[in-house]
Amino acid sequence: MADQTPSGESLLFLTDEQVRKGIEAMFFAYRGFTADPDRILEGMDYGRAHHRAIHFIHRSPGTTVSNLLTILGVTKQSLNRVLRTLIEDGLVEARVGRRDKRERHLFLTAKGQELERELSDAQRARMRAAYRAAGPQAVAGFRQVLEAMMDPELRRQYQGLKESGA
Amino acid sequence: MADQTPSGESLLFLTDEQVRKGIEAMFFAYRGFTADPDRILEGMDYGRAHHRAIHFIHRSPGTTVSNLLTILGVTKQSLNRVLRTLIEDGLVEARVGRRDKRERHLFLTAKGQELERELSDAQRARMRAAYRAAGPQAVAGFRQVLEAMMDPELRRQYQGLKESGA
DNA sequence: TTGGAAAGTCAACAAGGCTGACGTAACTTC
DNA sequence: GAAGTTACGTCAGCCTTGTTGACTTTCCAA
Repeated sequence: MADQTPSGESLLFLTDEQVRKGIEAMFFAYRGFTADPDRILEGMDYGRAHHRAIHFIHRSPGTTVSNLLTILGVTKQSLNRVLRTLIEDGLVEARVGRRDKRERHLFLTAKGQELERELSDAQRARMRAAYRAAGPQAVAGFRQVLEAMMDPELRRQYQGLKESGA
Repeated sequence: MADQTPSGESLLFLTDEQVRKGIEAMFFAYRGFTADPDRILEGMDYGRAHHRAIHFIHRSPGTTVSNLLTILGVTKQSLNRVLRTLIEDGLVEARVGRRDKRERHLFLTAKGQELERELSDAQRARMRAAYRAAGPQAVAGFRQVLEAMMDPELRRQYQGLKESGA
């Protein structure tokens, strides 16, 4: 007996096999997604964690350490290790807060912006190529599914970034 | 002066901001993607690496160690550490090859299939919810963009899995 | 003035990557 | 049949990036 649903074959995309393929697509695509920055960073003393910090400081200049902590979802000890090397190496500047002097506001230096450029140029080139290959409709769908996959709190943070960025 | 391209606003999805948002969407979505299995595995002595091995052994039963090595993109030392514990704990069985006795063919035991179920049920539930929320067209676009993001060799491997799975 | 939040630091540890070197069994080739 | 290659396993050591716990300093606010 075929499983006849009201909406017919429009639910075929929900079969276990289809969903499994989606899972595998995420796995392989994420490897590609990180490959270019990883290549650039290897050899430098930096890794993916440094890239993430640089990305979000670039995205929200003046953000505080605890903001960054929330966005990245790591412990402050872990972030601090990364941040310390970036500050020592002169890629990031931490300015003491004017209103609340406990806070450190983070900015990329010229040198930091240079590395950010290099990293995001590589990553954007790949994304851009994928977008171009797939077309606008596919891109809209891509974003919709990704948003739906996020945890609610992360989605809120993501959308917060969207607003400030638009 | 507005940048007027022949195809007009259909290229808006290629702006730097749009591409950056896609990058951030990948970052946050991947966190959600791995969150459920991670939660299940914490406490057990296993991690994400074990999950990946289990997934692909389930997907291609009888696969060899070197096949798995290629798919996962790690060193044999790294994979071996994971595989050893899975075999010791009776989740995976390694059968000596019949034609080539140097090869080990990997299978999930009943116990291994049980854990695979548990892990993939959780992950599939999230994917399924995301798919349902976004709709069939969005899912098609999602898959198209992800495929386009992969490295060519990885895309070939992914598509190989697709065929054997369909 | 006292409590608590924000930030930083030290120490110890674990997962999971990596390289290099070596061993063994089995297959392949000369 | 000897020599070389392949598949796999393993030992040892290293790195990055995450974790917890304990503690200090600084500062705001009740």
